Amino acid sequence: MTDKIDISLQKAQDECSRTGLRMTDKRCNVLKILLQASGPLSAYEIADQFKSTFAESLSAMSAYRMLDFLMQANLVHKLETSNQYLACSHISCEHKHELPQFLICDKCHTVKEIGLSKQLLKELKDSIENTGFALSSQQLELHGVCKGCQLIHAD
Amino acid sequence: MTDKIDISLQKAQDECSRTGLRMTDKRCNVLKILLQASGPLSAYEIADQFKSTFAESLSAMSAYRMLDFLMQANLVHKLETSNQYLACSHISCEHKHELPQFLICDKCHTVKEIGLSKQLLKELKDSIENTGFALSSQQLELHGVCKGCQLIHAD
DNA sequence: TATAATATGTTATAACATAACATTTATCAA
DNA sequence: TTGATAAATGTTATGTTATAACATATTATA
Repeated sequence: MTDKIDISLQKAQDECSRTGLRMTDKRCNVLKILLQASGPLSAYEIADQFKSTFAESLSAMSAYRMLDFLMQANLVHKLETSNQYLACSHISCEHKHELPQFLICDKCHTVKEIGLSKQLLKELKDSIENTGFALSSQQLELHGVCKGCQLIHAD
Repeated sequence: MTDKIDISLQKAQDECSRTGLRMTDKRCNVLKILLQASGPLSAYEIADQFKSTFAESLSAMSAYRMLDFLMQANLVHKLETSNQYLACSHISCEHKHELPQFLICDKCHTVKEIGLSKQLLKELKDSIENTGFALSSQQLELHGVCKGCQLIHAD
């Protein structure tokens, strides 16, 4: 059965050949780990999972380099507020890539990549650019407590 | 001459006594360093400046603890995307404290604390909370290039 | 003043990230 | 096909950010 992960990996491969980026086996396997992960992972966690999943060594140094590549290729995002990495949730779809927006739960640490309305994003962007500041396509990371955790935790 | 920094320090003192927080000399001096700084500083930089400014030692460990206190007291913010700390720019004024918003220049690393319109912030907040997610009062950190650097740099 | 709580000092170490150089692998012109 | 070049990966060392654990000093208050 060809599942969503395989489709994403295939799309990633295709996109790289199209744009002349070299998607090696190791890079692909790093992406695979992130696609399979239930949440964002640190570079060191990725290196560890690589070793156990593929029975092949990967230094943290290499993990960082591969993550840099995958981020350049827009296949992976880094959460700057938690020093973790995750696969872009739009690899397999046709969406144009917008400024990504993440909701990060500070209780269970799950992350949801959301899509705010174009209208709202435009207003936000305009307000900022009116001050003369040129936004680079960085992301919005918003912290709080997800629905599930609100029900469970009182603290 | 009683300058803005002294006024801010006094306000900080007053606010702490009012709310029962203990503003010690060292904590006050850490705040002073941030008020005098031209930009955000890392915890280690703060410890170093403390030593040279006050001719008194301060370990990084202590700097972190004092920063934690100052953040709890809402006198200092941490830039989560760059691991740096800065004094709240609203200590000396009467503004109610809203979700802080920072524009961070990736060229010259200056940071501007801005105030987006209440209207826009409300829309943003509502959009997010409609998904069931409870925003904690975290901040918005937006990266890009400031006006000055746009003129200077081509790259 | 005794005692309890809070703050600070000190040392060690964990976690995140990059520099520098060696080796291997892939690309491509001759 | 091979030799030259560039790109990727390996390896070691080190820099940077942050916290844990326990000792000592200071402050608040019963």
